Amino acid sequence: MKKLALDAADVRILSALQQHGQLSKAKLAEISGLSATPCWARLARLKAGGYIRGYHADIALSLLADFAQVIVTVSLSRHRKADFDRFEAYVKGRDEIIDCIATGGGVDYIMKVVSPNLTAFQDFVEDLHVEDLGIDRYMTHFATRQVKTALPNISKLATARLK
Amino acid sequence: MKKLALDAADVRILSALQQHGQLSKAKLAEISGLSATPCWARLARLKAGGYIRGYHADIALSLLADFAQVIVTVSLSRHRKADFDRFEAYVKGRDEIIDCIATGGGVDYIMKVVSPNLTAFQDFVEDLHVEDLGIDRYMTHFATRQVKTALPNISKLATARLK
DNA sequence: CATGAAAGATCCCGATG
DNA sequence: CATCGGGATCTTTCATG
Repeated sequence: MKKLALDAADVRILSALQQHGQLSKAKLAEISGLSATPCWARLARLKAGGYIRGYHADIALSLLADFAQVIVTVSLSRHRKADFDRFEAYVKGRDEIIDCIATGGGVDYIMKVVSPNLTAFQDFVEDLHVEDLGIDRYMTHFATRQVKTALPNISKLATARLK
Repeated sequence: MKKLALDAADVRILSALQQHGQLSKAKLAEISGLSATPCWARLARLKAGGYIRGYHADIALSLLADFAQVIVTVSLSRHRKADFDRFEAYVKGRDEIIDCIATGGGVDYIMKVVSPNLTAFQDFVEDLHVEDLGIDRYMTHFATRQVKTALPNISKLATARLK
């Protein structure tokens, strides 16, 4: 996907939708300082350019059910491409894993796992062993409390390159 | 906020909106297996009950700008309530920190930091030192690649308690 | 819960300055 | 870029079974 040239108004549109995904086109236009028609055209362009990956409701999980949130760090015993591919394919297939990054240093992967309860998480870890994923070492860090959740600051990130 | 009694249709509504935050009420009703009117009533109830915290567009950050994503683990040198409060207040005030959990064991906090670039992240770490937050040890893990991002599976989490 | 209906708002897009 | 217009669609609510 080729990157488009974005100006400040485009960034305002994206930022507004990031914070309020159900804004009407009229209010979106107002916030972004444009009138409805050009705002609509920009939005269409941004969507077509892949800048908007989707819209999601933020659901209060804690009201729905108890659950355990765990950060798991993983180091593989070997570092061939096939080892990474096998592990990552497994990660993508488990919906308990809601976030996974690759990293350098002594740790290869850091992921966030959400399970309905502790025994479900233990089953998850058990599966990691059984599946022969080439894991050398792993560490688990149970979340006792969610201190903060926030959205990335789009305007700051998009503006930084101009400095 | 008192928890409501939710049935399977409520969970389907929440799950559908989690995945497609801009669904029209008509399609939402269809997906959740209801007709429009009762679906609308349930949605109003869920919203009033705090089950829907908001709606957000998922923006393709990587198209907007280069940025560095870092997992930072922190241990405080003392563990009085005031020490936790001070650190957490700081965390809440920094918009580079998009996620922070408290955890047990040798690590007190694990957070995800998004900076426009490496030097901005170094400045961030510098601030951590300067601010006298009572940090004993910290470790940084730079993300080299985003392997996976997914939404928590609402229906699985909400159903698990029934088993 | 389902159906049907109706006023009002919104959406999409084209025309024009 | 802004304003205006209008047909299609969606939203919200109410009455009825």
